[in-house]
Amino acid sequence: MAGPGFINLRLADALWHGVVRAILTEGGDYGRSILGAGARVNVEFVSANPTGPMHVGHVRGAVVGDALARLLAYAGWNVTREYYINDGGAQVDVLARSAYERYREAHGLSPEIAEGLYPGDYLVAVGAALKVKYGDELLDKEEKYWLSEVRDFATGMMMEMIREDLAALDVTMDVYSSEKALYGTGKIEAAIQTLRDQGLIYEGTLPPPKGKLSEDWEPREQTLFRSTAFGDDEDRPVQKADGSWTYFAPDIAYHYDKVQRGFDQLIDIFGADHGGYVKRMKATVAALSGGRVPLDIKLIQLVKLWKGGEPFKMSKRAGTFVTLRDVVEQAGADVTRFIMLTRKNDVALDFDFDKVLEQSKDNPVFYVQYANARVNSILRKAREAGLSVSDAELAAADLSILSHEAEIGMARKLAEWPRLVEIAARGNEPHRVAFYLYEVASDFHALWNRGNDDPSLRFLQDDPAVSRAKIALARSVGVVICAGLGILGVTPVEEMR
RNA sequence: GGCCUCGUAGCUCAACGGAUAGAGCGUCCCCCUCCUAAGGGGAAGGUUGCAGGUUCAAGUCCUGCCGGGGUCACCA
Repeated sequence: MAGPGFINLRLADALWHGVVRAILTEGGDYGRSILGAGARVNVEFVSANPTGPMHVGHVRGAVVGDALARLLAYAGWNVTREYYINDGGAQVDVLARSAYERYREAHGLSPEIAEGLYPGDYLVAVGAALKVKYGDELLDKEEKYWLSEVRDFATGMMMEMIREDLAALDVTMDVYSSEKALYGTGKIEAAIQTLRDQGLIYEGTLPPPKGKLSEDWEPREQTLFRSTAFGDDEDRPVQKADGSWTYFAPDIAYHYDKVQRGFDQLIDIFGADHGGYVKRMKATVAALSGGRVPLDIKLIQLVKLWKGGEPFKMSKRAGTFVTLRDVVEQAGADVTRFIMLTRKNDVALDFDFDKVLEQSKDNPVFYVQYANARVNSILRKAREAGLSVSDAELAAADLSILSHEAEIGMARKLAEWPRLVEIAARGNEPHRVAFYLYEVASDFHALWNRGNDDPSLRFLQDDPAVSRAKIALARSVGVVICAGLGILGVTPVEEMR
């Protein structure tokens, strides 16, 4: 006994040999779980406004959401990745007006980019495309004649661009849901009615904000959702004083839609600046699903960019606005994805353009990739020496040769993989996979170097039977690293060059 | 001011309510006729912001403070 409640046992080495054999036999399926039992989960992420290219702030959410989706799929869930297009609000009208100016510009007129319009030159192409489609038909017309068409056209092009941005990060959505499509179909009314039937909708006036004096605040009677019944701090308006919907109303309808589509579980990935919406969204889903569907909301903290040892300041005006494309072009999708997962989602993350490209142990991406490259190096050398090392042959090797504590320790580490997958999936925490891979790589590098002092620990030996056993261990490290990188959406490299 | 979130080694961060809280960087010492040293070993470094509480057991859960960040009807 080693203290209350603990019994120390030493497990036979054969157990750990069995782990190595299982990895070689199951390959990339080792660690796959049925924890999710096929439950349908919807992961909504990115959902950037369709008014411009994705910027660096969206990258982390995109990576975390996609890696979480991959993780849950690996752990037995039936996953749907979804993007909610905010194409129903005032910001897409602004987009339309901005694009219209570029359309005029395409006709040789000087654009009037008024204060509040989007100045980005990515809209020049939209203007040109509008000219191709409409010729001079829309020129010198009042806004009411073109606003709707230009809006649809421009948001379409923006979404096209966003899809390409996501593709550059190797992120693919299963479903794109449109906010605009909720209007005029009665879906918002139906969702609100469902709440009304439960007595959760009423006409009332909210108390003024406490503490902080706000100049233009005045009491207004609005239609409110009694979200306080589900733990929110205040009831929330769904209709403005003039009777139109607030932004919150389509959000309610959208989540109702997800519930009605039969998902067993919902996950929303928001920027940390949307932390204030967590309680009301949870209240919404609780009310609309009768408590059946859990909603987990992950808040993604800021990414701080660094370059040349100092913070990289972004400014739209100075043209130092960093887009997703900028990041991917400079760092590569694999490096970007890995680094974005080296922190818990709710902690700020530093992204140093110089450091992430460094090929040294200071760079976790490199460190993990290098471990896998070393595994492949061993396999390559073995084949060159005429040793056949297919997984089947390695699995059939006499693994009892692996008896050194360093080798057993390595196998023990690999044995943690299936459990780690389940812990990470249960908590919706894909970052755990990145940390685990780092640990596996660390153990492997250490084992590799033990061969410097103790030649019996090298993977390639004179006796083919001994070699196969040791290579089996190395190969199983490679299998787990590749499986893990697959969950992170990072391509394993065979060689570091 | 309310709410959310974070606070762990000098720095950046891990740790499903379980044992002696772990890595990396930095500092100091050491290891290549050897599968990629692009790596590794060792030393030093802690009252887990503070104070209570729950528990057989708390960095983790609860309450209150302190500090950083975010957010606060009628914009999305």
